[in-house]
Amino acid sequence: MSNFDPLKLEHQLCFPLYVASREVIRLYHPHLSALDLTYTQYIAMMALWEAGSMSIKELCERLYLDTGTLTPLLKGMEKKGLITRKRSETDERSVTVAPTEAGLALREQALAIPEKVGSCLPLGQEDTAKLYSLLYKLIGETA
Amino acid sequence: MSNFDPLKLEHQLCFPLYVASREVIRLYHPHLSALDLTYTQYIAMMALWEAGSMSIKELCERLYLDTGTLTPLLKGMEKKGLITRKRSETDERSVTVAPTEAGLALREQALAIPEKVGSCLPLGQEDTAKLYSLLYKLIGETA
DNA sequence: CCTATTTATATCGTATACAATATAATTGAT
DNA sequence: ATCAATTATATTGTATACGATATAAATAGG
Repeated sequence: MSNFDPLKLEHQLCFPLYVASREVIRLYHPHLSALDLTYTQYIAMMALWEAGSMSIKELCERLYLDTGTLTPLLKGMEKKGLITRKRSETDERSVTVAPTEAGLALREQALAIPEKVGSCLPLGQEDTAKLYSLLYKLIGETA
Repeated sequence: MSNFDPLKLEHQLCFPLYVASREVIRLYHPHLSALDLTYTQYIAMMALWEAGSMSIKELCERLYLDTGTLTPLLKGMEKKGLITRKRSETDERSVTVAPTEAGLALREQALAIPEKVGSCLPLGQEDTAKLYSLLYKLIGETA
């Protein structure tokens, strides 16, 4: 292995991870733009559809994003009528976000997306399960 | 499975892929900022260290990025003295980029990075190999 | 030879990411 | 109770991503 090159792109996990992430997200774009959603708005809505409502801090933790990303994103989503933002009455520092009726209605149309995208992926059930497992192992320890 | 929720974040591969990608890249930041490199500059340098020189088009293909991303990045790297940009003499449309002496010298310092980052990852050799394999399977078919 | 098409970059507009800093509200220790 | 730390958001500045469009050079037909 005297000529092994540690700096080859293929020898660092970051590179295929980064590429795969962007390529898979790209598969969502046509379906999401049909709903006038960006990818980040989509994952924010997924978190809110599931939880009903949560503070911005909780949403940051759920999505592994920070307020510098989420604050403007959520303001835009409020302007589009997808969510409401409300200062907590018990703690004025905290802002609670929740889907509006329109935001909830959008879920029905989004329901078909995972299946459509999933069928484009070249991984079988076993590979997919293994990939999830490895990714969560990675996330769990580095986050 | 009547209450299986396809819109749960954990049920779509895009989400852990996206998070893992950002988390792993984040591990590089302290090492890269010590070399005054951003992550994207780093992978561009890796491609150039390996190939010596290539056209912007080839670099786009190698990194899975487009000219909207690379053109300004490469101009910045030229300004920092890491690379040269030169119009091809045989085809005036094409621009060839190549590391400068300083860019080549930086490789020596970068050599230690993969090992430093790799040792922070919670995956053993077998898991890592499996993850590479799955990611390239994904990239190969969707790209 | 000349023009329609293709190709390689460049530019523009929009949307993230995220570190660093600012600010206002809350908590904690004395 | 009071002021210093802590906490939850917001803001600012820098750096990508990438679709869409623009532009100049090269190529393909006729």
